[in-house]
Amino acid sequence: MPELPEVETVRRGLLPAMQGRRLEAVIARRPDLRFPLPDGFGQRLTGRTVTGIRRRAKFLIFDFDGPDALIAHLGMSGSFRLGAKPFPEERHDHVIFKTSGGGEVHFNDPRRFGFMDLWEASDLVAYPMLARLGPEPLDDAFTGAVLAARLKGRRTPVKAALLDQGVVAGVGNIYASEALYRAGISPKRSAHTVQGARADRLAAAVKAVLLDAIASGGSSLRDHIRPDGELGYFQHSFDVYGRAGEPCRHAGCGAPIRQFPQGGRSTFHCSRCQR
DNA sequence: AACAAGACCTGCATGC
DNA sequence: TGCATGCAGGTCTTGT
Repeated sequence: MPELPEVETVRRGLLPAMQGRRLEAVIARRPDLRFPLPDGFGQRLTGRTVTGIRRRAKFLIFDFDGPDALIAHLGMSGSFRLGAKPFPEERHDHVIFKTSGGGEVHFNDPRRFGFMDLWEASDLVAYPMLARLGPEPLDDAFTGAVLAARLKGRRTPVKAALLDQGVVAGVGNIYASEALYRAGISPKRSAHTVQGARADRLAAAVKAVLLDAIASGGSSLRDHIRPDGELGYFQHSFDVYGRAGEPCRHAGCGAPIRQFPQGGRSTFHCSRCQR
């Protein structure tokens, strides 16, 4: 899926099309995504005006002039597309939002690992999937010391720990590999050994790679497209992800990037530059 | 509590 | 051409 930078890109793309607009209709074309949609999903949103769209980790939170917030997750293959009526429905367009002013927003998700839910806006901290999340990596409060404390006592490889949303929220499979490369840390290193200066480097690398990716509109591999239909282009800036066999970009290295499975996911790294 | 593996889905590239 | 296999930006549940 979209990781944090892609979700942030989606948020920014949706904002101008939805904020301040009234939802004239919300149509669920099937009763479930990953989970069943909540009872009265369409009715509870219809007639509400979107007051804002927030992001927490990889979750989007839509606020309205009413008690419910809409929590949305893109899973692996979810995307939003904007259009003006008539806006043809495509295969896997599961939820359609019709907004005041004649616009439409379609949520498309072939694999249906994404979901939408409604929750009392004033009590979002109690929403289970949000309650479990660790620190937001782009917050100033996310420092090397905070990361080190969260990795303490963990015997799992640091790559796996970065994917744990309770350690740091929003990093996924691509940016975990990219951040470890930038920090010069082996993905195989036991998480609890990432302390002190190493943790400082990793926290800084996580922030930097996420910010660089956001600045590029995220990465478009298979499924991520921005709401306006444009593609992100950070995939052209990957140092390791998807570059198995290609040379390490570090001046004077040039060793082939290696790929190997970790916890069922592909990890990419330079075994010479990352220790 | 931490960790590994399995589960949920569809689409696409690959190889026979 | 058809079919089987493996893989894909995620996260929950289960079992050790």
